[in-house]
Amino acid sequence: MATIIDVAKLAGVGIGSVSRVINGKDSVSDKTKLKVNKAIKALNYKPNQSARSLVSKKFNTIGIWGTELAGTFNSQTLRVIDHELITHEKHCLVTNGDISNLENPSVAIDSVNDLISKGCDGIIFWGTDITHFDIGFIEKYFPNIVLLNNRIEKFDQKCFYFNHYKAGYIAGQHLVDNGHKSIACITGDFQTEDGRKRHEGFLDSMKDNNITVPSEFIIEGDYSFIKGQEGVMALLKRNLDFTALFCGNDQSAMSAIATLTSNGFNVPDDISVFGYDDNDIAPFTSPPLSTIRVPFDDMALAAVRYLLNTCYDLQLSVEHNFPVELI
Amino acid sequence: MATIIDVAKLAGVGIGSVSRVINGKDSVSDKTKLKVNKAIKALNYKPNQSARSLVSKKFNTIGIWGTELAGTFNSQTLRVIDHELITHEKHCLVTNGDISNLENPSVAIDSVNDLISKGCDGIIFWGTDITHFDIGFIEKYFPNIVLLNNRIEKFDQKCFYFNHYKAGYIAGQHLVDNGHKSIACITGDFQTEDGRKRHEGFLDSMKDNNITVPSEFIIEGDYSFIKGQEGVMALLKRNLDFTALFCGNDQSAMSAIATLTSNGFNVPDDISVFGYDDNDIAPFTSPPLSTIRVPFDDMALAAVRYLLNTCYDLQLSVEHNFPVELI
DNA sequence: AAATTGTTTGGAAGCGTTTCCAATTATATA
DNA sequence: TATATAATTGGAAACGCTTCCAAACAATTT
Repeated sequence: MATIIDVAKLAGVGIGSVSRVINGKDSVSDKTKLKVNKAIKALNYKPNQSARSLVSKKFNTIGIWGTELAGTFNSQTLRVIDHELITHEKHCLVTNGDISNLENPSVAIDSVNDLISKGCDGIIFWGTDITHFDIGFIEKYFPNIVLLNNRIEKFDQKCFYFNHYKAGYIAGQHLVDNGHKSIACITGDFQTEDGRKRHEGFLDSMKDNNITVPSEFIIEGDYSFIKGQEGVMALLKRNLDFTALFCGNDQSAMSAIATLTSNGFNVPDDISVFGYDDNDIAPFTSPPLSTIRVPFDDMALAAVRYLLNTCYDLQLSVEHNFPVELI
Repeated sequence: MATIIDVAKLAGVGIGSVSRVINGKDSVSDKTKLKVNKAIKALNYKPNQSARSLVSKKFNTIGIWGTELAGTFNSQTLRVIDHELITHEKHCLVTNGDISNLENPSVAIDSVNDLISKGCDGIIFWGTDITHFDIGFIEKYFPNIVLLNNRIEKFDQKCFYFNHYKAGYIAGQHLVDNGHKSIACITGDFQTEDGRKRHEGFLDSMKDNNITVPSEFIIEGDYSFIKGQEGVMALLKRNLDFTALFCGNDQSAMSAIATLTSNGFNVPDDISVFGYDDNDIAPFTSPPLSTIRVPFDDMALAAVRYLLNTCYDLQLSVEHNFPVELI
């Protein structure tokens, strides 16, 4: 591999000039610029990133920490992030932050430290699996962070989240507006904040419409296909009368529809099913799913741009408001 | 940030000893080992990876290049890869290899070079979007590569692929065994090799059973939800008589089922639908989808292990055979 | 006790950059 | 033309590590 010295020699200039040409800052005469670029081409020279990082303390890399990487739609979001990074000639270091052994509280911090020491200029924390305490701890010595689909009041500027409470409320209101009075739920995962929030919003919309939702109408879910199926089976077993089913996400909604259909119900004539997320599955269930669009991609884009701005002194426009939309 | 010099000073030893303790090779007396570890803890010392890489020319990072990152199940596979890397204290650098402007053939190579110069010890090429020519070119100066779900005879050892031909054949045979004589197709993407292969296998199974599949029974698909829908609409419009539908993947199968149902057909009584991939959706369509299990996770694990072995002199066991299985 | 062998140690050199400063060259002004 | 100012340049120093080598020390043999 050719080094900067080889380039300097071939071009007949000093290494400083080569460096200046590569980095495009400080003034260089057109003549040297030409000579250097020619030499770079001739030697197929690529700057050694380790050496660069060692002295500049910049890595041109953004880390993504998350336990939600595996999911139906998250890979699309990852793609959005990566694409934006590539646009600005940055890279994307991913780690799943596998916190399977939660009894050991330092595991999350350890994996983040790993990410940092490997060389990130900033980190996107994706999802709510990291504790507020850990975030607070990390932010102290590594402030270039951003939270995606998570909110911590203290770091509001660094958070890119969706108003799940409002969305849940709107979904409930929509069902009521369509004449439903008896509504069952297969909720999101109450372990996650957004799962709790959307359910809260939904319940409040019911309350405001003077509709009570008995607890046996509510099945706590976990966003999985299987829970949609199990949830419906449980509801049917209880022999309840409901005309609508509000699901915590589109995946459970999809399998709920399938299970209802298999059991002789007509969706939506007998029972309406309402989803959440606006997955790419949503338009292709039968019937097409009514759902709440959660603009994950927009949120991710804003988050990564915010981070690019803070890490590399850019001035990209950053959206902080993500409206609720019914599909 | 504390450096190795700080640690050496605090421990009262030379920097060489600290380095030896950190890397666990060469002999160090227990006494110094103890002193050094104590100092490391006290200073919360983390070795600077850039400096390490600069001298050792190892990055402890594996790059993943692919255009298939966005997909329903690929994120799960990514998780598998990342998990294996973490187990061996390696990292995972991802790039989407966006080859949107294919008219410029160097784009793929450019993005790979980017990945290399950023610092990878090896690269996983995911999918068939990279040309054989490009792979050949890259392999010459960067031999630590592995191909996932792709096959190039020349590099057979480095390829981790599935026998899509055989799988297509088995799927066809299965349908015939179940009494189907008139079978329609919404194929996979013929742009991709595996899409072509599985269709080939399917057609050959038909031929061996003396069944002809007229061309109007075949719709070229692209793995998308929307194509499943459009494909079914097209088939219905043609007013064909078929009792089974073989789809190029589970996503198009799913939306095909939904579209058939919406149009008054009973699946599977009127028409059987057969998928491909064994997505996590598959068990939750109505009825549960018959499909071919493609062991992406196993393949990915084998691929990453092979790469770990070659990059870091490990001896992990590596599977090269991935059987076809009907679900 | 001396000589031999083996183990452990400290620290200089070098990895390939960027940054800084002093030196040189070019340009503008008097 | 001489002088002041600005633009450009080369290369030493530094970044934090690993590796190597010679030196120091320990254990064993004679």
